[in-house]
Amino acid sequence: MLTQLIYTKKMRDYIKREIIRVLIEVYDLSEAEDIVEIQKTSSKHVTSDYYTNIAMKLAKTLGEKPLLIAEKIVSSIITDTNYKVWVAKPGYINFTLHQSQKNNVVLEIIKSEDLLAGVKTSEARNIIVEFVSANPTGPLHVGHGRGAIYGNIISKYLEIQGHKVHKEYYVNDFGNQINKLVISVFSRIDGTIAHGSSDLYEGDYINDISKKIQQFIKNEGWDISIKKILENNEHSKKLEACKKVIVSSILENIRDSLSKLGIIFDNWFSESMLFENNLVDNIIARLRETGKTIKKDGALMFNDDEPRVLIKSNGEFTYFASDLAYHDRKMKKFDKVINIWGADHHGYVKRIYKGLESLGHDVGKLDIHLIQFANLYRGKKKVSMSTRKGEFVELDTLLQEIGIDAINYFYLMRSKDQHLDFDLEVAVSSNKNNPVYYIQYAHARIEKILSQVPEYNKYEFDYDNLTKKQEGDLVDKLINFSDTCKKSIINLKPQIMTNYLYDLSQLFHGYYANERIIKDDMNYSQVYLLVAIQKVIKCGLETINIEAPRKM
RNA sequence: GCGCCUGUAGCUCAGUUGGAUAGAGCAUUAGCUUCCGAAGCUAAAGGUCAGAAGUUCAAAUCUUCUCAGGCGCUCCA
Repeated sequence: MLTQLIYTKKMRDYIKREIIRVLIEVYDLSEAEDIVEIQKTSSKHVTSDYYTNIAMKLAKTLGEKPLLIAEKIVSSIITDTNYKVWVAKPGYINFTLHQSQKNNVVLEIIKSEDLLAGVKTSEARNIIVEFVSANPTGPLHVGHGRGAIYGNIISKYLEIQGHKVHKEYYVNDFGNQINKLVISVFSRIDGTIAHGSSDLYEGDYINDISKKIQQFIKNEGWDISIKKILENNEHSKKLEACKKVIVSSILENIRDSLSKLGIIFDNWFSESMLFENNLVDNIIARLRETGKTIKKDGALMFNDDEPRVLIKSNGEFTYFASDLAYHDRKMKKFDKVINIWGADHHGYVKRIYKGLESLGHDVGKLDIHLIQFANLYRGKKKVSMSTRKGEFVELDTLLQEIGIDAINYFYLMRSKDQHLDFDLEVAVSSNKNNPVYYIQYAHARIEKILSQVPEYNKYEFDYDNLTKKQEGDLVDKLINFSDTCKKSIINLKPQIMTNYLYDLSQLFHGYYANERIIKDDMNYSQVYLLVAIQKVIKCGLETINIEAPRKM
C-alpha cells in the first residue's frame, strides 16, 4: 500500500489523514483538518521519523490531559507493518517508519528526473533583481563580493522556482562622483588640475584610464590641452566624450570581473538615461501633484517624517529623485521588484517605500534585501577594505587566490543578516577545515568507488539490505533533501543548502571510513545508496553554483 | 537622541511554523592506516541561548524593557 511514497511526502499525508479520521471518530472534531500538523522529528534523542503535537493543542478545549488524549488517539489508529505509533510525554504522538520503507528514497532519488520539482511555483511571475550596482568609479573590490554572489544566487533560486528573472545592474553614471572621477583621471595627466585635493580617487586603475584618455585624445586628433577640455564650456562635448570613455572603461572592467564569477546581467541600466528621457522631471511633477512636496530654503523636498531633498537649492537633483524615477519604472514593468543592497543603505529603505507609495505604487511588490558586511581575514589578520587611497583587495584578486567555488560557498554559508567573517587561509586550504573541499571530496570519493563497479545496475536494489545505523542516518538525510530544497530555495536562504550539503558529506565520510563497499560479497544496495548520495550532492552544489568534481 | 541588523560552547556560526535532553566546525585532549583517496574517521570535554519580565501546556524562537557590538541617520553618494 505504501511503497514508493515516502520521498514524495505521501507517507506524511497518509498519517495525517489517519489522525484526522481518528479525531473525527473519537472526538467528533469537524475542524480537525485545519489543526493537525505532522512534523518531522528533529530531536536527536527521539528515534521517530514524524510526530504530531495535536494532543497538547487540544488539551485545553477538550479539558483532558494531553497524555490521555494521545493514548486515546493512538489506540484508534489502524497501523500496518510499515510504521509504528507510540506516545511520549507530555503528549507527543510519534511515528516510526520501518527502515525498508524509508530505503525507498534511494531508488526514488536515482530515478527522479528533477530533484527540484518540489519547489516549482504554480504562478510564475516576472521579477527584476537589481544587485551589485556599485558606482562606476573603480574596480569591484571584496566589499562588493557578498552582494554580487548573493544577488546572483537569489536570481537563480527564483529561476529554479519557475519565475522569469531579469537581472539588472543600475549604473550611477550621472552626478558628482562621476565628475570627481573625471577630475581624478585628468589630474594624473596634468598635475596642476585639482592639485593638492584630497578628495580624488586614487589607485593604479586611475593611471591606466588616464593612459586610455590620452590615447583617445590622440586618436581623435584634438589639439587641445586636457585642462582646456575640463575648463571651457564650449568644449563640453569633448568633456562628455571623455567621460564616456572613462565610465565605459570602468564598466568594462566590472563586467569582466563579474563574468569571471559567472554573473551575467540581462541589462545595465544607465542613470543618465533617466535624465535624457526626462523621467526624473516627470517623477518630480507627479510628486508635486500629490501635494507631498514642499519648498524649503530654496530646495524641493519630499515631505516624509523628515523632509527629504529632491532638488537641491543649486538646481541639482539628488539620488533620491533619480532613484524614485528608476524604481517607478521597475514597479511598472515587473510583478516583483527585488533590490539587493548593502546594510549601510538601510536608512534609505523607508524613504524609497514612502516615495513609491506616494506615486501610487503597491509597495508590497518591492522587496529590499539588506546584506550585512563581510570581513575578510588572512588567518588572524583583517584584510583592509578601505576604498580611500586605493587600499582594497580587488574581487579579481580574491578570485585568483581562492577560486570561484570557494567564493560562492563562503559568501553563501551564512545568513545575509549575519556579519560574515571570511578567512582566506581556510578558503584556500585543501583539507576538512575547508567545507567546500570537504563536500567536493565526498562527491569525488563516491565517483572513485562507482568507477570500480560500473555494472552495479545489473543487480537489483534490495529495500531490506540497508540496515546499518549509518545507512539509516544517510537515508534519513536523503529524505530531508526535499524539505531542505523548499526551505532554502523558496525562502531564499542559501545557507540552508550549504549546511545540508556539509552534514550529508559528513555522514558519508563517516560511513566510508567505517564500511568497505567494494568487497568479495558485494552488497549492491550500498552502491545504490552512494549513487543517490552523489546525485543529491551534485544537485545541491549546482543550485549554489559550485562544481561537483569527479576527481580532485 | 532616532532607526536597522546582531548577541547561542574559548573562536566562527547553524537552529525551519514556538515543541522533547541545545547543534556543527575550528581550537583542546585521547585514539584510528596490510584494504575503495588519511585530502579521512572515532571519542572526550566544552552552554545562565547577553540580562530581566511577560505570553504559552511548551520560548534560543513571540512581546516589552535593559545592556553590549556593527551600521545608518548631510542640500553625501
